[in-house]
Amino acid sequence: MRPSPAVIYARLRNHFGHRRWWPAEQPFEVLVGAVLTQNTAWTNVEKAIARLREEQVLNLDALQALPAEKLAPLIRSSGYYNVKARRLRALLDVLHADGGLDCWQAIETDALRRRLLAVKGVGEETADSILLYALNRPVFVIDAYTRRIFSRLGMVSGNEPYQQLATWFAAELPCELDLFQDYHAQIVALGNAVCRPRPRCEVCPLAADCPGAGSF
DNA sequence: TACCAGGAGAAAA
DNA sequence: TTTTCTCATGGT
Repeated sequence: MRPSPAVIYARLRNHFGHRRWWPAEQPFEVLVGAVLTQNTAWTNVEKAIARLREEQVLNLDALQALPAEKLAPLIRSSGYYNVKARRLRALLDVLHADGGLDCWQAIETDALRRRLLAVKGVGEETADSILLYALNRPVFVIDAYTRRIFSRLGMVSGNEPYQQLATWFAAELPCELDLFQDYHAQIVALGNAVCRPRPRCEVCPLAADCPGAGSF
């Protein structure tokens, strides 16, 4: 019998422990990291964030005041640095105009999601990562690991539209912030431990649930 | 050396 | 409407 998302979560949590994670010290860093990690390994993002901290611009006022051409070299290690400099600037311009994260906290989740998605360079995954980890809203983040892992388990095809997958997960789980934060963290932990740099089914806590274990 | 990573938008079909 | 291309560094 195929396990439910709730059962998969229980197995992951039992294996990795409670994580409820985003590797950032402040909500503002989550926002920056969410843009910089687009199609990029987190290790490269860490270097860029460290550089921003080193330059003392890892805050809204300083970063928003930095032109894209000066920002780009600072985030070079995260790849796509010209594109990401423009995307980050666009997001920070909106955040600054709105009055900062505290003001965003006063906006209802669906309206805030639409506000984020209206920013050029912010797609559904980036918007939901910001909502979940910077603004503590219970939304389910769908990323490449989620699609890969759950399609490998035979629970989804992996090609479904983002919102279809997010709605399915949300319907299968209690709507709890801690659960959604920790579930995504578990998926990333599994992805990093098992899927990269090469598949390691022998250490996968879900191997018994996987119809094609050994050929991830 | 070649491939891939926690995407997104624009262009082409 | 769907598919393909582009953006780019760093690790393996």
